Amino acid sequence: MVRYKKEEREQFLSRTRQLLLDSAAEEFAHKGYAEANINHISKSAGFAKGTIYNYFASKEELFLDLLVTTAEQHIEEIIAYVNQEDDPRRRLERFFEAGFAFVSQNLARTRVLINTTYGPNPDFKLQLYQAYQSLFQYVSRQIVALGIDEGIFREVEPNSMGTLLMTIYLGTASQVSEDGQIWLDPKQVADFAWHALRK
Amino acid sequence: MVRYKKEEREQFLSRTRQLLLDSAAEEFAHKGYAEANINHISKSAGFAKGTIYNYFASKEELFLDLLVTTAEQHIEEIIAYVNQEDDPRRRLERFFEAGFAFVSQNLARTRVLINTTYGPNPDFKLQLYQAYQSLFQYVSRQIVALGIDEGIFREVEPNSMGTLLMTIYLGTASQVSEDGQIWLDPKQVADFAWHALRK
Amino acid sequence: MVRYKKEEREQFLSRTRQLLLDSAAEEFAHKGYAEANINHISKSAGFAKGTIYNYFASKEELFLDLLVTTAEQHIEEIIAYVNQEDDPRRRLERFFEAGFAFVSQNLARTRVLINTTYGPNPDFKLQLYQAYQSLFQYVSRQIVALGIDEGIFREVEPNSMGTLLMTIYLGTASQVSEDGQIWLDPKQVADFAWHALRK
Amino acid sequence: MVRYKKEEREQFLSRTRQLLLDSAAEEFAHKGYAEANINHISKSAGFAKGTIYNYFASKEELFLDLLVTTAEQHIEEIIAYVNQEDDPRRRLERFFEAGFAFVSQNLARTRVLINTTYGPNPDFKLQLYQAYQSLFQYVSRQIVALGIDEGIFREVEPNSMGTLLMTIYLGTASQVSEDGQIWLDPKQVADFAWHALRK
DNA sequence: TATGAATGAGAGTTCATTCAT
DNA sequence: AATGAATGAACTCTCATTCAT
Repeated sequence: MVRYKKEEREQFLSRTRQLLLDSAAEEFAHKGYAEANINHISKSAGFAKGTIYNYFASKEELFLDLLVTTAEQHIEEIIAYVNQEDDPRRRLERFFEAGFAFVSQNLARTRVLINTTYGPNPDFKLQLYQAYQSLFQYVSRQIVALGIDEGIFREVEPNSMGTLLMTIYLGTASQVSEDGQIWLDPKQVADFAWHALRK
Repeated sequence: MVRYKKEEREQFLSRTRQLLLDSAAEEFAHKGYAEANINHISKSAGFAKGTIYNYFASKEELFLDLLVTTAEQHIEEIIAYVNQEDDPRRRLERFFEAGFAFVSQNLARTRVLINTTYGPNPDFKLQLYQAYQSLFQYVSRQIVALGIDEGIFREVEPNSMGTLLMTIYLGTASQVSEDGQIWLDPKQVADFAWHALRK
Repeated sequence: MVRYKKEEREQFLSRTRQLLLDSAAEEFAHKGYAEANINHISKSAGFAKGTIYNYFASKEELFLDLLVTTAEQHIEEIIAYVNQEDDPRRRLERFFEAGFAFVSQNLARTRVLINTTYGPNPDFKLQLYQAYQSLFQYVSRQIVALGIDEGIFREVEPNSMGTLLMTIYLGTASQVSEDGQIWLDPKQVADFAWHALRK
Repeated sequence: MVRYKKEEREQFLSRTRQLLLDSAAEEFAHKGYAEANINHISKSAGFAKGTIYNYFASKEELFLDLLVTTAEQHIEEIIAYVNQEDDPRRRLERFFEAGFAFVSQNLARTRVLINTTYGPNPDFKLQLYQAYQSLFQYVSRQIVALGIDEGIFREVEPNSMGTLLMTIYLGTASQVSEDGQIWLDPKQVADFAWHALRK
């Protein structure tokens, strides 16, 4: 999968900023936004409390930065991997494979994504909603609608099905143990989705 | 659906306690546990800030009380409604119908349930997990396994499918507008699930 | 010793008031004035929270009532017992005997007296100081000055010695175990005082 | 007496911490532990209310710190001064001299010590009891037992007499006016003790 | 007289943020 | 760029007191 992207990014971001974001991901994942402690994030990253404010204007900006950059990587990696296949059924499988792989490799960050998606803060939810529009449209068009066009999937409404697939992905991906093991298998979930969509 | 239960309960609970719980549901739903303001809950319910502590020992106890009683009603109403049918396919429909109806009628409370299910606090999650064991088992056995036994559903693993159905329910039920309208239709979702499970 | 006094008093005080004072003595003894809980006192006495305000205007009045009535009994019992002897040396012994006996029989109440004597509140201390003037003068005149007059004690300053004897009494009386046992023996302490004063 | 110790210590303690402890001593002395106001302590020391928590974890820790460091200095100064003499009678004098001097020079701090010694909180009392073990043993052995060994004092039980001397010290030392004047003279008290112990 | 629900001032404590060094 | 002392708003919780019943 697309590993090199991350290293590339780190060259542009200062190392300190990167360390702070990593620390922030852990803290936000375990405490949630409201109970996360900014000082603790800075300390965990190996800096004094004040340092974090040289990189982020506020707790909220730090959080949003984490949210958006994670979403970008997330989408990028999934789409890149799914795009390598043309067959809609294989694309369905790859969607869950790439998605689950991203979760396993970015535990803290994805916990933050999921907490926020289902959390109470409407501003944060809006940010995420906008960030994920491109993935949502990709799934609706390049997987569901494509399958219908090719006569493999039933004549369903692509947007509703896209929503459902995203929902299933997020719901199953959130059932993850501390060590990164996801309860369900991507094959299993993809198979479920395949039966739901097949003609 | 089982409406009378609620009124019955109110006769045993003091009116003040009930008002406080209603107020708490709104506050927790919109702010989340951490940012909910206990004094504000009491004031919204029409009492002074100290009053809430005559009924609940702490913010946490108030929250857990809300969580557990909501879960109990939730499960009770769904199972009662599903049980009126014997056919697995109809049960599947009724599961989503009853579930979505409960959400529409208990907007704040269900937002709290969902926030908590996908939230960062492991203690709260454990409480919910335990509370929902009975519904999970009902779905796995009295819907999925029943359908397999009757030769209507594919030979799937009932527990995994139970998990998936619960996931789909929670995920779709969380996509609700301020006025209680759920994005997707229960029929649509039930239909999706039916295709996924049918032989 | 003077036991009947207590019963007499109880006939004038309502039983409820007496129970509340007993409860208050325990609470104040173990928690101190500031951390004593008025509701808890009322409940311990077997009444609801509000009841205590039918008998005492405020926490402070309750406390002062307890303080003053205890001091009165305390002084009364000591003087009555010491007065039965004429010899200054025997009076010295009886002073400590009666004092220690009162402490053993009124553990909670004397703890309150001592806490308050050495405590930070100047108003309370003044109340006690005034209440104990008569005992202080009794000790200075009817024990110390008497001993000097009779040529048994050294030519000391009676007031200073009165202060010292009271100090020794309070200090030793405060060293008491939970079950009412005082560390030192009244004989021992009296003997010490006797040697300090003898010609 | 050993004055330089204090200045030395201040070099290791931050100035802020020292100011906070001084402020705390005043507040605890005048209000007692329970009614002392943490915010007020910080303000009195010239800081915002939150500042105190940069130096002490809680009100209790602040109090215990004050208690223990005061006890240490107290013991240190008394023993250092008494040790300069070998004669038991002179040691007795010096004990009260050094003790009264410490009280006069550390009014607030000693009020806290005495309040706590005779106060209701068993945890605080235990802390003090342990802190003063060394002084108690010093008095029992290096003053009382020494005097007996040298044939100057009566054949008394050293521990009981140690207790009595400490009691007298604390009791008389607590009778101090606002401006630091102690009611009794150390000579007077030492003379009293001397007569009580002499052969 | 007894009750206990309701009150609201006030306390200890947390922590995002600022800023002089 | 990094530090960490200082800040003060905001929060949860306690409890003496009131009062309608």
